[in-house]
Amino acid sequence: MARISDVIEVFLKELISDSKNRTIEIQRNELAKYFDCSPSQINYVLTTRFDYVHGYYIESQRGGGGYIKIKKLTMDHRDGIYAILLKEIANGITKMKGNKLIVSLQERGVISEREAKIMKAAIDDTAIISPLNIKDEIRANILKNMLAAVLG
Amino acid sequence: MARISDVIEVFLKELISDSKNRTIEIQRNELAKYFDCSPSQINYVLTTRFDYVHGYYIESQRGGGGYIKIKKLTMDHRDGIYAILLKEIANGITKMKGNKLIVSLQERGVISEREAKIMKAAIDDTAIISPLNIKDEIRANILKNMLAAVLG
DNA sequence: AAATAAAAGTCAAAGAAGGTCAAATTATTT
DNA sequence: AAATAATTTGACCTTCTTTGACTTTTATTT
Repeated sequence: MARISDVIEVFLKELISDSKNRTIEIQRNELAKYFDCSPSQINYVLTTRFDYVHGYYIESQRGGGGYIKIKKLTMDHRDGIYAILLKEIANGITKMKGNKLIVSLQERGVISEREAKIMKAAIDDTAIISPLNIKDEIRANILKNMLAAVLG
Repeated sequence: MARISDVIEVFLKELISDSKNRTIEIQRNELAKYFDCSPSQINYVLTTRFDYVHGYYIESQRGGGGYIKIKKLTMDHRDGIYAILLKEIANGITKMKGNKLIVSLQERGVISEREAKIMKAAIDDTAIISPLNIKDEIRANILKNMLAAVLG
């Protein structure tokens, strides 16, 4: 049941939304002790849920008095995201990657939940019946077209 | 002799009708163990009886703490539209017809302007690179998938 | 300045799910 | 009875999470 990673994710997001400046500072080992998990688990959560694509920025310092600072990017940090996404999609993208990308846009509030649903449905494997080798290419085209419709 | 697939189908449908939100979350291996069948049997039941044509929507997650979520689509007042769409789109639809359909849905207030834009972008010819003869079929699939996502 | 302590980072292996596909079997139609 | 369709099974695949040993960086003591 409930993955510890998800619990930590929710915890951090709550901290952030309660904070001034959408920025928090944590200590990795403290947090790990609090959730009774290994310290590297914290890194796992950060890299899978708080990276740039998800709309967060991270800064850290080692050594005594070290910390990890997590900052939630706002919309004005968003310009450029479109170009980055296009590059990421390039000439082909798997369904998994595409889905993650869509979720990250939703999390940033760029698209609504319904819009995310529509996009996911559009790039689903069941829809794109074609030889495997060009499936990802078609998916990439569809995704790029949809993004252009909303962001472009 | 009751087919195990039918038994599982009934079981799941009961769970759903007992649930809040017409949504349930199961674990594939648990369920398979419970019915003493192979895990892939569960997938078989899902793909043959719980796809969007049957009015269901499925979401899943692998890895530790993984699950399968089954949601029954609500078709309330849009019920008629849903049926018409399935029949009208059927196994193939041209870009022209698809666009008209989308516009009419927008006019009826079933989807927003942005959603219409996204959908049109998804079924555009520039996205679907494939032999002409199956182009309309792929387009139909994409469109059906998207509509099912919205009606859910 | 060197040694020590106190952080955080990395990476790979193990574990925990769910997914796919095709062969074998069983039911249903013709 | 033969042909076709639906179901069952199992071997193998992919994704995601957890854990832990080892590394690197920085601050504090000696």
